[in-house]
Amino acid sequence: MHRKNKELARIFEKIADILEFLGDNIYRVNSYRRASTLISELPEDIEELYRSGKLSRLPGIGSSTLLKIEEFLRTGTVKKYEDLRKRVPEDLLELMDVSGIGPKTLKTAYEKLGVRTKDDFIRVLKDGSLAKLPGFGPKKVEKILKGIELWESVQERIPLIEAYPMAQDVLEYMRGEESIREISVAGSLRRMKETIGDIDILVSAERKDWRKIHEHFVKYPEVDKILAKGETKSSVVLKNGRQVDLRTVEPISWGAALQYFTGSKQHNVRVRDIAKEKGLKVNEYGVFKADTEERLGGEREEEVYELVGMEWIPPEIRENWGEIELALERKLPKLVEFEDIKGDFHMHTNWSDGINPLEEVVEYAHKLGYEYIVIGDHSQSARVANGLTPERYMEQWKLIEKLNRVYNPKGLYILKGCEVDILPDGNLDLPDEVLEGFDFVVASIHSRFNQDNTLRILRAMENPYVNLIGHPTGKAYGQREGYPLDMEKVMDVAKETGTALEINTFRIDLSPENIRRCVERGVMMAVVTDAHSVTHLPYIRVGVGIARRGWAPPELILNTRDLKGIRDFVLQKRKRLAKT
DNA sequence: GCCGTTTTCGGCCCGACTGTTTTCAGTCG
Repeated sequence: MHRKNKELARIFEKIADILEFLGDNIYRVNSYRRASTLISELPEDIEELYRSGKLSRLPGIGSSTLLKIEEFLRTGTVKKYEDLRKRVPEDLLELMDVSGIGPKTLKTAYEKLGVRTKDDFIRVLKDGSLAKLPGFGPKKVEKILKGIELWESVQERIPLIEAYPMAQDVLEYMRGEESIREISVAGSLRRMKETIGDIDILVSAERKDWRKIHEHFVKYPEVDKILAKGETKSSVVLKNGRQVDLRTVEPISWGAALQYFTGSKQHNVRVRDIAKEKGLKVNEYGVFKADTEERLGGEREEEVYELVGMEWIPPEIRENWGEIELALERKLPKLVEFEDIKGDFHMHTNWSDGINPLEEVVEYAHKLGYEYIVIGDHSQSARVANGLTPERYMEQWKLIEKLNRVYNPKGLYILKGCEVDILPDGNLDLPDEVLEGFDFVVASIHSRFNQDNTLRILRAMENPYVNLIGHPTGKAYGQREGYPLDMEKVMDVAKETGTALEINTFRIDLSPENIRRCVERGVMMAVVTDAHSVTHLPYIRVGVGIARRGWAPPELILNTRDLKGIRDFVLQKRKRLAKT
């Protein structure tokens, strides 16, 4: 994200927290919060947007917010924020993130007990002085203490790639309970957000079976602590410290509940707003006429959207980023689907730093039903990754040719490929004569992560044999920030040269924001796993989810093409760049 | 603080749960 967007979003979020603490109008608080979310999710640099005058047209940015943005861009801060933060101790603002603690609780502790720091607060919880105040009691205090304990243990959000398999395991376990009619993940996981707070799971069943289902849920072997167990909702913490929530609804409410619990919040607020304009009421139980309460539907999610006059919206784009307007006009673009994917361009074997032999990787890819795969082991300069010399690649080609004789009749084509290093000067780690011998070439940067790498990538893309840039921004989610990069230039040159940019499943690079920019420009991309073990290969579903979050249509995802389409893509670039 | 062809004032999504109460406030999603 652009640095200024991030900073400004944080300032607005803090203003909202402080105003809430001070007991200001909750709708004013919410508008700051809305502005904060909006700015943090903007794909463009806020400064550019401001200069182009487009900023004031965004929903939720009014004259007052605009003035503050202007002030921030001019002076680097917002006076209102600087004034406000003097009025609330820093610690108390932080505590507002704890489940069970809200602004009212903190304000009471602040005014009645003189609480200024986190330690003060824990002390009044433990010595019973908070419990004595009207409106408080021992159970509330107990709950807050539990909340603080959990907050300290689960500070960070879960990366999508970690949350996804965890949720699959829980789903599989829950399917063992026969009374369950339907089951699905909901929340940010269903929306395939890059990081997940809690894992939300939704189940439909007859009301009489609900108790049984929750009993089954809390007995999941990975459960460490049970936070709550009820008829409609249970929460547990797993042994890995992650929280899972389960909710049960009646089958007649399945669609409405799924829509409701998938969010996002901003999306749902807009949907209900539109429902209200049409005299309807949408909640987690169904769609109703506002005046007579007559039930109109809600058993299927499609029904909910149909009744408010929209086409069904894929979960990955439910962020109020313009999808609702398009759904009303029934003009949503078709997004790439897992079923469209015909192969994977980036995977490693134990010839370099993967753990499986080439033969096993090929057999596994065949089982997944792929039409083609590119074996993409590291090149020689990646010494820690056991990179291949030209001689070893040629040895590998012989094995690939042998395997092709077995697998081609079964419908799988193994393409000779590599992940060639882009050297510090932008040259490639293998000479053109060797690169020419590959069917498909991925080029990536693995060194000098602190410098601006725009020129290195541009040079690599100008090579006629490079077809895909691996993890273009150098970001590894939750591990490493990307290197400085002029993304606009990279996208432009990718398009000019006929080079694709990688959507790397494990690193989430490109990000959904960058994917959307590529979509707007018509830049070709590819969803890959960068698998170092065959067990990573099925996670390409997560990569497809990321692509969908970036609104990617199948036409712009290279591996939706068949083998001939891939060969054409490679040939076209070679021809085009050879001439000039 | 934002928004608007029925409004420039008066609304702003709404239901569940919990713990505290005896009809409700605070918090959450």
